[in-house]
Amino acid sequence: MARRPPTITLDSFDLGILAILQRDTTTPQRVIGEAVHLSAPAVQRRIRRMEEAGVIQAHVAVIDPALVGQSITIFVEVEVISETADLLDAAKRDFAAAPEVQQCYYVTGEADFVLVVVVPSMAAYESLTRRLFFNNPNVKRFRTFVAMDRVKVGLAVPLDEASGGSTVG
Amino acid sequence: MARRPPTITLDSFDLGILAILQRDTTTPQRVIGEAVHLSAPAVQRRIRRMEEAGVIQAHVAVIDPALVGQSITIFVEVEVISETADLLDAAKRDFAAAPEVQQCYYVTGEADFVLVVVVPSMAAYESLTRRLFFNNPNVKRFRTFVAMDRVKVGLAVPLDEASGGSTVG
DNA sequence: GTCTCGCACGAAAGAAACTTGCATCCGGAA
DNA sequence: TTCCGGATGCAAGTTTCTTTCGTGCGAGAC
Repeated sequence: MARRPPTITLDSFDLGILAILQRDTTTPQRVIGEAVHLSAPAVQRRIRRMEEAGVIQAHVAVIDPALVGQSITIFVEVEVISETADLLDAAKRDFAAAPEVQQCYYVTGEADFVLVVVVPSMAAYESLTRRLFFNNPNVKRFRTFVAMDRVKVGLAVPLDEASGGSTVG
Repeated sequence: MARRPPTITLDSFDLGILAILQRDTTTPQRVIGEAVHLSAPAVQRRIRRMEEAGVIQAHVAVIDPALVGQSITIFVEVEVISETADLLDAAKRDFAAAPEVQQCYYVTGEADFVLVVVVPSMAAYESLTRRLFFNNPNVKRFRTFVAMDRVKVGLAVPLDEASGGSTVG
């Protein structure tokens, strides 16, 4: 299941392709080819190679949460009591398993975890906090930040020239 | 540019389609149709309708930041001095304009903004803080959380039955 | 210097998917 | 009951994706 991705080198062609794909996957390979000065089959081969290397992790549709009834986005900083490997792994699994938890990062600093949570109502969030935090004896405290404005949302990675030419994987 | 999306109603077919698409856009409409018990053209028409309604905002490729040289993910809580509408808008524009800022939310609570930043190095982050925070007289203070583990990353929205049957848009 | 090998390319053919047109069916209103 | 709007499935048409094949370029061996 977790096969090691092969090591590959990304050139400026690959970066150009990635820049387009991380904005819009529906762009035809022919159009991408014109943009980066390559033929469609060449584009297709490079995309496949980057998929196999794990550079492209997935092709997904971005859904507006508000339009499917999930209108509240919340940030949560979680502080744990013990940072034992076992307990951390358990916490990671719990957080990651919750569908309401859109993103979860283990961080340094004044908090141990940062979560991005999407819920339909504050009642649902209250329920989630009970399930994930109050029921977890290893959670010391957590702080809630309710999003009033999703100023910028995405997973786009900055693709500057520094990324090119280097071997990764 | 900002046309109002038409109001539509999502049923369980639409939710089933969305659930698949927000995991993998490459799934053929024929396969989606089999999964939700609909023909391929019906699936295609529903997808188009949801795109036009703004429910589906984009089709994007997810890129592994580490494999394109952007190996550091950082959370930043930003506190501003004045919450004047003008100053807030200015801050939003500045933050959103930076390619390193992957996500930016305006929030309630002890902070005013929460950012997700992706950079190739701590030096780059230091440079970014100077540009975005120290140079901005309205930024009171900011706190940094460096991600050690991206436990869960994505934009997937929980699609429970509660979302169905309701008119949105 | 020359040869050979490996790798990536472009062009073209073939396969698959997407898109559209059309007749039908279902449910609500007159 | 009748009519009408909306959504469906099938089938044809179009575009895109995928594969195959021959060519060209550069690195390394001789």
